[in-house]
Amino acid sequence: MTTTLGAFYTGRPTEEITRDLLGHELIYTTPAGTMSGWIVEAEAYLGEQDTAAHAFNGRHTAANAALYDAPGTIYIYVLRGYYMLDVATQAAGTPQGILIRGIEPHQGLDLMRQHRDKAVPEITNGPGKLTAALGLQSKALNRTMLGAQNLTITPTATRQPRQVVATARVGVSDGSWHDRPLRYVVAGNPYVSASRKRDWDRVNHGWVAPAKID
DNA sequence: CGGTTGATTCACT
DNA sequence: GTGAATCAACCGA
Repeated sequence: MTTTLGAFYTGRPTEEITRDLLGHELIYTTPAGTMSGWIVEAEAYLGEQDTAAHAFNGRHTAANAALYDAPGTIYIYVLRGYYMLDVATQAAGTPQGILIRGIEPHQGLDLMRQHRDKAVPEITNGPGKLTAALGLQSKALNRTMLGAQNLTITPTATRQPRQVVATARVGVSDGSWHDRPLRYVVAGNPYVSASRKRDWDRVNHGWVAPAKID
C-alpha cells in the first residue's frame, strides 16, 4: 500500500485530525541548521460553514487557495504583519484546515533564538511567534506539500500528551461558531499560548514521558 | 485606488 | 487588562 504524508490529513473529521496532530514534530531544515518542535496547540477550521474560517461562505481567493488544495498542503498567510502556518485537511475542494499555534522546541533552539530573541516559552507560544522563531517569514512554501520542500511534520506522534483539552478558538469572538471547542492543547505544556504558569507541568510538560535523550 | 479588516503581538498601566 | 502597531488582502467606488 502507498502511504503519503498527506494521507494523515483526510479520511476523518478535521477536529479529530487536529487533536491527533498534538505530539507530532514540526521540522524545518535550513542551510543554517535544523529546527524542530512538538506541536502543543492547534485549531481546526471547518470550511464553508465555519463562521471563523477563511473559506466561510465559500470564499475562495488567491490568498486562501491553499485551503482548497490536497490534504497536507501548507497554507501560509500574513495577519497583522505576522506569518501564520496552516495545513489543509480533507480532499481537494473541501477547504478545511489546521492552524499550528504552539510548538515546544526540540532541535535548533539556539537558531530559533537568533531569529526571535525571547526567552522560553515566549519564543514559540503563539502562531506568529513560532513562524518568527523558525525564520519562516515568506509565503514561499504556500501551496506546497508538507515534506516536498524543507518543512514537514512527522506522520505519527513522537510524544504522547497525557491529557488533551479542547477550548474555544483564540481571536474568534464573533459569529455563531465562536464558542465551538475547536482549539486543542496539550494540558500543562508551557508552550501553549497564554497558558498560566500555575497550570504548567514543570516535570513532563504535559507529556506521558520525558523526551528521550538523543 | 483608498478605506477597512483581522485565525496577533507587544509595551504599557 | 487595555490600547496600539502593523500590513497584506479584500472590497466597493
